[in-house]
Amino acid sequence: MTAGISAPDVDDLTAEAWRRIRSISEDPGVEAASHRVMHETGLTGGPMKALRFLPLTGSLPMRGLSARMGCDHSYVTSLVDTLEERGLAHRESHPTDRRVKVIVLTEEGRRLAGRVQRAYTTPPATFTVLSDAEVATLCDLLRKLDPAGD
Amino acid sequence: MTAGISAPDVDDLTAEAWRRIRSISEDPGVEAASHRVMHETGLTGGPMKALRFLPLTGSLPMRGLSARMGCDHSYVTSLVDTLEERGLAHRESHPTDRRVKVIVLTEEGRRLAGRVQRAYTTPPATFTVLSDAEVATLCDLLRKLDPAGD
DNA sequence: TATTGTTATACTCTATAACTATA
DNA sequence: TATAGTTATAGAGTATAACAATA
Repeated sequence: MTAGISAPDVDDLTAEAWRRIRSISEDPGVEAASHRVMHETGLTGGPMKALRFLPLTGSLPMRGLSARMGCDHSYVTSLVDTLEERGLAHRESHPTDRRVKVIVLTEEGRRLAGRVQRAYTTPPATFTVLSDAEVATLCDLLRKLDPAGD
Repeated sequence: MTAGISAPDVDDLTAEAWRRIRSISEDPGVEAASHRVMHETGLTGGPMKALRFLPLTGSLPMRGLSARMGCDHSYVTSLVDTLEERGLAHRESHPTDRRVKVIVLTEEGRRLAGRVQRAYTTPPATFTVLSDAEVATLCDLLRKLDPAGD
């Protein structure tokens, strides 16, 4: 019976779940927060991206930043040049290996980087529609999908 | 009791769910499939992106493509130039409005665009770890998070 | 000899503005 | 006058290759 309308196939549901995961992950709020910082500071996308990957405390070698960003080290040179010109970071020489230069955020750089990094890690407001139990269930299912963690 | 270890806070779980959604959505398989096509054809990212948004059957005005891609129409001109040079698409004039040109994929363009579009819509293999019921639950929770659909 | 960072250079992505043809 | 597409141009992201200093 009810031959005309069939129950949703699991393949369809999987495709829908996948589409929604991609859709939700493109949170306009992240965009908006980044844009706000770019507008306030006049920074362009490259240096902004660097701010996302720089540690708020301590330091990181140039090489470490290119690894985190997944880009060439020559690009990091120009990125850190810009950050230094804006007074957001500076280079220091490595204490034991003099080939290495490490990047350290300034006070202002740390404030900005904090804002940018928070924009990327703060869940969108839409999550409040879920009950605590639903959040737990969702998290559990996502863990199964991505067992390696992160 | 058990004062030392506390149960995971719902905020922590929300943050974790958000992080995992972003992580899962960056499926390396999509990258890989796109890269394969780029390597085979020598196409760069711009024309590849156009292939993602072009209809496999029928046609689309230049203006429609810039709207779908969210880019300026002047950029579409150069993108479709490239597609035409490679024999993947051609322009036709609109039957009633002679200002408009529509884009039509060639046979080869359709094959390529199909591969690219499938790469973007096919769920990663990891989804097979979930039971049918789990997929349904996941989909249901994601619908709540993103009620507008897509 | 291998590695870190820099420089010079070039390619790709993409927008803005001015322009042409058509509505 | 408003709209579709094109052209010229420029800026921003990013890589490659050659190079200097250090290990």
